[in-house]
Amino acid sequence: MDAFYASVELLRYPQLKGLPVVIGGGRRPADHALAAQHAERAAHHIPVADFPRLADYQGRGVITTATYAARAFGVGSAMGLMKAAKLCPQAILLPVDFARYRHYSSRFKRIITEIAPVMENRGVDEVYIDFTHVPGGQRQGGRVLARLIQKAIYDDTGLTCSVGVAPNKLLAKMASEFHKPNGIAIVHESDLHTHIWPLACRKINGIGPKADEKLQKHGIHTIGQLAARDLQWLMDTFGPRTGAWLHAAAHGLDERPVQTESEPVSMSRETTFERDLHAVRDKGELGAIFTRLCEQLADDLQRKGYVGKTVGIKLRFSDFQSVTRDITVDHFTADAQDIRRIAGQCLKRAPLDKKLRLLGVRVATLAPLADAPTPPDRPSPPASGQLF
DNA sequence: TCTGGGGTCCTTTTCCTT
DNA sequence: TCTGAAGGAAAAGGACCC
Repeated sequence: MDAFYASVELLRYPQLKGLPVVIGGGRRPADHALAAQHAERAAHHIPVADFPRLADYQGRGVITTATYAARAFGVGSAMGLMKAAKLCPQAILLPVDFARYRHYSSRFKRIITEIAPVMENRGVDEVYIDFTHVPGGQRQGGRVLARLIQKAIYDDTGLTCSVGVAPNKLLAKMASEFHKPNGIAIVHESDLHTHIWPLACRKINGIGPKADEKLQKHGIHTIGQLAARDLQWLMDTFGPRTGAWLHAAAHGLDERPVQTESEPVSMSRETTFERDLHAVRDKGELGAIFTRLCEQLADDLQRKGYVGKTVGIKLRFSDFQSVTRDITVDHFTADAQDIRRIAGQCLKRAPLDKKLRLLGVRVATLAPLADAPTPPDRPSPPASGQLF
């Protein structure tokens, strides 16, 4: 298989080039206020330099992305906004705008599928493509096709895009990082020693901070060092599955096909509160949030045409510890009251002595509504003994 | 002053059945 | 009825990704 990984630079605003800008925040009132301020200034053509600063932000949010000028101060994706404000208080803060990203995301993907139909979604701004059967896909090792796709995306959306071309998904993803932004990189099997092995293990998609730490402890820092380890040793140290995967990945091996469609496994809604809430003292507020999450989730399921039979909750406490509880019931549901009732049962089994910072509701074991057996006629028993 | 939200997948633990 | 082994499903936790 010839794989192609494209990642669009979805969050770049050309007029912000050179300025320290971060995009972030959540969906709480402070963030809606920020979004309103932003819209107001944009409507009056107020220069970007006069937009709200990171130092002015009060709230619980993280950075979604940052310009290179902002990264120079040490801020980056997933960092708390309060912490980032210490490092770069003068950075301009823009609110996240998911509706806009989704719009550009679908345009980006539509353009790609018109050229190369075998495409796998990897989130809002990334895709894999199998271009084995795309006419002209092999010209100059894929570079001609990569340029064609970049140009088509830029002409339609004004967005730039980085591309990696390689024999499989694993290597294509790594290659796409080589010449960001707006770059093209082609990696052949024979480039493994020279281009891949010198890289840090963290560059392998799937090795995160924890796995990296463990590797480092064993003196393994680069992919080349990982490749030099014995398969049996890796399996003994990391477990049979992970060990075998690490070994294969370090040797540039990856058999996963490009998957053009997939069914969702679960859907969820969660929210972090503006301030930590107490299960007893803030019972009313929590109960209202709980009900609203269930309603939103039921709405998501119904809109997308799914039902599920596992309902779960997630709690995150003020110390950031989290727990989950779930129950699998004997019928499929997408009903808000039903979800609320089952989630309420889950809640009874959770510890509630610490203050909460987040509450989430999840429905799993999904089936498309059309395939699901019709639920038996069961009136929901009245909610009794609910905690909140 | 910390640390969003929406997912997938894997491992370990627990529980139930045979 | 007790005890233990084995296997599967469900539950819980956690790593990871965008």
